[in-house]
Amino acid sequence: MNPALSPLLQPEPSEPSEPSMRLRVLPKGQQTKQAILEAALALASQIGLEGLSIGALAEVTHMSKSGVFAHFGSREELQISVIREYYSRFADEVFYPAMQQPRGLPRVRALFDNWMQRVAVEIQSGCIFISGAVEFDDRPGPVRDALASSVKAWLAALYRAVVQAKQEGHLLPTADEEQMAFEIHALILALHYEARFLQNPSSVGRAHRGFDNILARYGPAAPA
Amino acid sequence: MNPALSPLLQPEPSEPSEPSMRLRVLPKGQQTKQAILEAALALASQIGLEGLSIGALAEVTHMSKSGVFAHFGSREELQISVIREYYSRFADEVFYPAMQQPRGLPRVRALFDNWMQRVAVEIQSGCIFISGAVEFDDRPGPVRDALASSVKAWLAALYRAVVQAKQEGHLLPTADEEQMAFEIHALILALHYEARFLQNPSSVGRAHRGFDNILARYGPAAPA
DNA sequence: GGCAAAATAGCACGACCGTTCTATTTTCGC
DNA sequence: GCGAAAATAGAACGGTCGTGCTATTTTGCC
Repeated sequence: MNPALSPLLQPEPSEPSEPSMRLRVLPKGQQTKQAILEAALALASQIGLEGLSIGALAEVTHMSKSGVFAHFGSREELQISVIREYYSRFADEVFYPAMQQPRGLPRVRALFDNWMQRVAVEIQSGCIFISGAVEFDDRPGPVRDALASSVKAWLAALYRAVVQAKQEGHLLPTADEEQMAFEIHALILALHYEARFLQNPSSVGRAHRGFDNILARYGPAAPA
Repeated sequence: MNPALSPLLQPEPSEPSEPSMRLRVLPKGQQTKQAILEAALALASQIGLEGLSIGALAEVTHMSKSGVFAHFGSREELQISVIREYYSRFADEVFYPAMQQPRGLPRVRALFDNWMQRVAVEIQSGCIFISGAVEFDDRPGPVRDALASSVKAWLAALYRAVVQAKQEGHLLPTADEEQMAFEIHALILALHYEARFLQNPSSVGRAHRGFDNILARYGPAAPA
């Protein structure tokens, strides 16, 4: 992840990665921990954070249950680590590339396109921000907190881009930025639902057209 | 459920309830089965269809595990029964009342309002059509089939109402009915996500405004 | 009111779960 | 390359799960 831009999106600092370790090759422990995390991410994406079991993880990584367990100390900590890793990759794939685009509408469009692109791929693997929301929506605790703060950080970044677009004069002065962000988020959720669960192949096109419709209403091409 | 209108929405006929039993008081077995189903519905709404355990259900209903189990024969059958029951209540609460409204825009509006109303209440209890979609989106089997056919039946009913609204001249001739239904569905999903998981109190208003925006684009008040 | 049938309880099984404890192996700085 | 420290394995525990089996209770028709 681009460290210079990191504070823009980071919900809370991850482990303070000692500068002295930065360039050193990872010790064996951290190395296998990363491998476990990789497998856990794939597993959680498919069957959910709740479905993540240490036994299944041990089998996939060819380790013993206790060997896997020792790296995280608890299942909850494993789930939180997965959320953090997912968040980091999401930022790398969706957020930071879009920041290369100029402020305003181009950046908003890039954020949406990258997001769409990712969810379209996740139709096969599943999105933890969506499945996790359902699994933990009435289960308070640190896992829910980590998930909610990640999602909120991302939605806030999207909101800021919309605000900037209005400031740049790319949107109507009457545009409600929060409303626009809500409607964009809605399209992504519908894409995930209809494509992944209902297996409706036209969902990707529907979501894209929905975004065009939103721009037509809030953007400069919109009528008075 | 209104039996005359039932085929409009029903995905497949439920048990063929012998006419001779219709007016008879339910035998003891069916009576407790209904009570179990009631508790199962509440439990599944809160913690999901996957979280539904026979042990917890037995505790809530003050019965033995095997007593509960005997009524359904398997956990899968219990889950399917819950889906059917949820679907039936959803139809009674959202679909049939809206059919009282005249064809066209009034009926579409009623469908959305009733749906919103229900989801707004479900912010506390959870919606099985949404949580179930996430739980079973890559888990084939009869439970997923029952869930998908229920959701599809409901979305098809919504779609038909939109088509009728266009036929009645309440929408622009250029209106894409499927697109409109997709965007309406998206708003409901966003409401559920942002209100239930993120606990954002403005979500209900956002969803309502989103619906107004959709009407402004597709409806007669929309500009050319 | 007795009696077959239905409904419910009680118990046990095997499977998987997260976690703990202790032993063994591997890493890695000196 | 020795030796402390880190990493991993192995076995076991208590718990919950769905399900099958057998007994016991309750229902409801004659």
